[in-house]
Amino acid sequence: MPVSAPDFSTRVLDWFDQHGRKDLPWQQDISPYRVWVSEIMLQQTQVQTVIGYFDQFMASFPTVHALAEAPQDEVLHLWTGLGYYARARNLHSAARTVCERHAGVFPTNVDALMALPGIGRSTAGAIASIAMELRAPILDGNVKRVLARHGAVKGWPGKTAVANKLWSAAERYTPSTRVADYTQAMMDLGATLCTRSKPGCPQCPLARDCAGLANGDPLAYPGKKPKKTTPVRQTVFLMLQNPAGEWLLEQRPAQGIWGGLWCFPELASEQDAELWCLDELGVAPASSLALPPFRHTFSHYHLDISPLHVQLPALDSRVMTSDRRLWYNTGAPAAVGLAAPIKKLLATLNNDHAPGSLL
DNA sequence: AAGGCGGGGCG
DNA sequence: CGCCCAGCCTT
Repeated sequence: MPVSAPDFSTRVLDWFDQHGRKDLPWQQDISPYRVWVSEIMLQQTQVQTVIGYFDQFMASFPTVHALAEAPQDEVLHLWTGLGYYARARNLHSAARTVCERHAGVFPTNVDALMALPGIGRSTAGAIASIAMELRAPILDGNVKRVLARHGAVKGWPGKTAVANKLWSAAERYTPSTRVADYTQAMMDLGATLCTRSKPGCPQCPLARDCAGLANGDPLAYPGKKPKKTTPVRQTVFLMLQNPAGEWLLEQRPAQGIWGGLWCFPELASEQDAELWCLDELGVAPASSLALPPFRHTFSHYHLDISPLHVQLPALDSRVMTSDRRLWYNTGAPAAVGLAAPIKKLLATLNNDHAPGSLL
């Protein structure tokens, strides 16, 4: 039984009027800039976590101009802990493009929005619909789930054929009036009712014609990603501390993991530590202590990290002339981005700072 | 410990 | 196009 598009969106909008969220920070003073920043953050993080980051980000960079003019380190600093740091770099780069090529005004069509780095079809649709009331569909993870269940669309949405079906459903049901509310409603529906594990089908405005529910197993949609085994890699974090108690950090290359973030120097094995110090700093370690290894997991591999805490003697100041190195003082931290395990290690060692004991 | 997430980049 | 990459949080 096909569903008429107006009926679908009417039910969704009625549900939104009664149960949708309307008090989120990015739903106030709506602008393309604010919607854009929130959408990029929400791509990877749940609403509750994003709220704090969003408020801080907006306080630091209230306008796209402020963001465009900020140093990249400051942007990454405010992104620390959110992950997917390429998005922060893309955000920064897109802000500069908007200011330099569009006079600080966001383009008002999906294709031009998609030309900005970090904005794909779904994010472009969200900005266009929520901030500009343009009839543009979105297909984020929440909406995918709602539409896959409602239409009983089989298969993993990572497959082009499956994604195409979902996009065409998204396109079909998107109304031409109240499109901002509709977009927000679909995301809310997926986030609060049509959830991954315990959907509230009895309360759902779409239950009456939900094919996935009718099939008896709404949890079967959307199809799961085929999984593969994740490899394990090893690394040594060289935690070098000078007599003042500061830590030596190096900025990582722009590409690859933790791009642009600041990290402890890495070694292939603990044996190389003394050699590294001699080669790179021209001094021998005063003392060194291996800390308990721990595992950091990425989407596609595990990284087993062995921290090696090394006390250094006083150093020649010429050692720190590189602008990709700094002494990090946990008491007065520099405004730079830190990868999560680095932040965790520094916090741990700071807490266990009882003199004489390191663990 | 495993699964989910939106977009970029490469072959 | 199909595949891989990235980092954190929830389950």
